[in-house]
Formats: sequence, structure tokens, C-alpha cells
Amino acid sequence: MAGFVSHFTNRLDAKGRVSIPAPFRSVLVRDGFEGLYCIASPHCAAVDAGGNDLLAEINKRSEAFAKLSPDHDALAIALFGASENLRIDGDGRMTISDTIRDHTGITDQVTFVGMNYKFQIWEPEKFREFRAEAQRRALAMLSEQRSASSQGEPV
Amino acid sequence: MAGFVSHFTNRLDAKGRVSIPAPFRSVLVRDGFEGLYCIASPHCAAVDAGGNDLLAEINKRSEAFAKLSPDHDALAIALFGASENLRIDGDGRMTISDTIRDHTGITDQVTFVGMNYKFQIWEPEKFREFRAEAQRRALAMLSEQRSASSQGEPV
DNA sequence: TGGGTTATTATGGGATACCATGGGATTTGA
DNA sequence: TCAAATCCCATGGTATCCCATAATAACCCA
Repeated sequence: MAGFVSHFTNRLDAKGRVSIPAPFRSVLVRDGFEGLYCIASPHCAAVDAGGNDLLAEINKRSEAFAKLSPDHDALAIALFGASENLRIDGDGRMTISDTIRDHTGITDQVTFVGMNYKFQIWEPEKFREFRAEAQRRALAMLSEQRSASSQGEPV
Repeated sequence: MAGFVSHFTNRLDAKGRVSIPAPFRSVLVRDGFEGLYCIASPHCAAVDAGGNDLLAEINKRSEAFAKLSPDHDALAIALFGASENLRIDGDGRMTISDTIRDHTGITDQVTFVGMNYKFQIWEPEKFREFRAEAQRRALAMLSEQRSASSQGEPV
């Protein structure tokens, strides 16, 4: 199934609302999740967002440990305590909560980045930096692969 | 289905009451439990709270030991002796008992932390400290999971 | 192909409902 | 009988609903 692809930047209004890109909305409708499941990424200044697919992924992670154990508690606090179940209004908008603001540095604009089974929410400038860095790393990895394969097996 | 998610901090009033976050209340309604089941966490300065889902987990724990055995009795006392069945008033508030005060150090504010099948009740400052530690542990646990699984998915 | 028409989308703002909180009044229980 | 718990109502702030509008994209028919 086609998931979240491409990226969009929309403006926040005076009430802290922002339109979720229409293509993303139709994916969410197909997914069937009521609202929008959001979780602060532990790796970067972005928020992961999605529906049942994302939630299933998170549940899978936490189910690896027995409930009521210290390990499970720690993981549950890091995962579910950092999550939010946002609502989408009749016009396809979400409200950026203070939690998301703090974690992303969003002020007046939001960049939505499709990542197939989920999408990410970024402060536009931070996303540009992150993408530049990611591309730099990807290039380095590729050239490393190429030099390794030149003296050995094909990739 | 999404359970208790996100975290909220509310004020205690002069009578020792505090509003249970509305999203948590609607989860409790779905769960069908009358009131709020509370039990002091053995791992940390927090109180576990929830409905039938939490109660089921605790029962599962104690049933792992044969009934009438000394182990079972000890566990039953530890689990059920330390628990309370609080009631929720018409406005969705609970009263913080002295037992909970002693165990958590709560004075004038309460942080509610969603953990899917249950939520925890914390003194706000203690929660911040614990969460920082929990995030470190969770990151380590998650990266271990990912390297263990044959093909890691992108996060 | 092209020009006009209709849908869709992002954004703005007013009105309303909900929620956290405070406090008085009433009941319960020791 | 007194204190504590419970019920009930009031209120300010916030989030949600609903409708309007401009810009863009899709469509249709000649």
C-alpha cells in the first residue's frame, strides 16, 4: 500500500493550528485510525506521526518486555509517555501542542516529511540541516561501499 | 487500540483533589472499571493507576505462583495490600490519599504519565528526573532490539 | 488545445463546548 | 457533634466546531 511520501511546509495560524497535507490525510483515512498518533523521536528534533501502522510498531517494541517489570516501565514511559493522540478537525488540521513545540522548536511553520508508514513533523530550518547532513552521510556510505566492492564482491 | 498516552501536570486544590486528565478519563470509561485502581509501584516513587487492564496484569502476576504457597501469600499481600480503589467524583477528580502522598512526595502538583495499559502518578520534579533516566535506558534497549532483529526497520 | 468552470486545499476568524479549578452546601462517619 | 468526604454549581481559559475566502489544481466541453 502506498504510504506517506514527499514533503510539504505549511503555516501555523494564530491558534496554533496547521493543515495536514491532503495526501497525508487520505493515507490516514485509509489507515482507519481515529485522530493522529504522535511520538517525539528519541533520535532527533522531530515528531513521528501516523496511524495504526505506527502504533503497531511501537506496541511491538514494548511487548518485548514483561509488564510491571522495571524494564517495561522505563520503556513505556519513554514511548507512551512521550506520545500524544491528537485530533484532526473537520478541515484536516492539527494543533501543535507545547510538547511538540518544545521538542521540535516549531514557531510559525511546519514541515511534514513522508516516510512511508509514518511521517515526521519538523521545524523547516532544522529539517533542511538534517537533510543536508543525512545526504552527506549517505554519500559517504555509498562511496565506502563502492571502494570496498571494487576489490571484492559486487553489491 | 490506543490506551493511556501522553503526560499532563495538574494542580491539587485545598481539599487535596486533582483533575484526572480528560483523555485518561475516557479510556477508563471504555475500560468499564468503576473508580480508579491504584497501587504503589515497587520500583519507583510513583503510583500505578488504571482499570481492568491493570488489574488483569496484577492478577496474572500473582497467579504465576501456586495459591496457598508462602510465595503467593507474600506476593498477594505486597500487591493487593498496597493498593486502593479510589473513586472519581462527578467532575472527574480524585483525592490524593496520605498513602499516595508518602510514597510519591506529592505536595501541590501531580504529573499523570500514560503507559498504555496503565498510567502513573508522580511528583512533577521526581518525574522529570526519572524520565531522563528512562529515556537513556529505553534508547539502549531499543538499539539492542534492532540489532537483534534480522532486518531492522527505520525509526 | 484552450478557456472557462468547478473542486480541492490552505488559511482565517467567530461562536460554542469542554475542561481544569475553586468554593459553597450537604451528607457521611466516627 | 465535629471533621472529613462528597455533591453541586460557578468561572476563566482553551480547544473544537463551523462557516467564509482566496488561491490553486482538476476537469470538461467545445
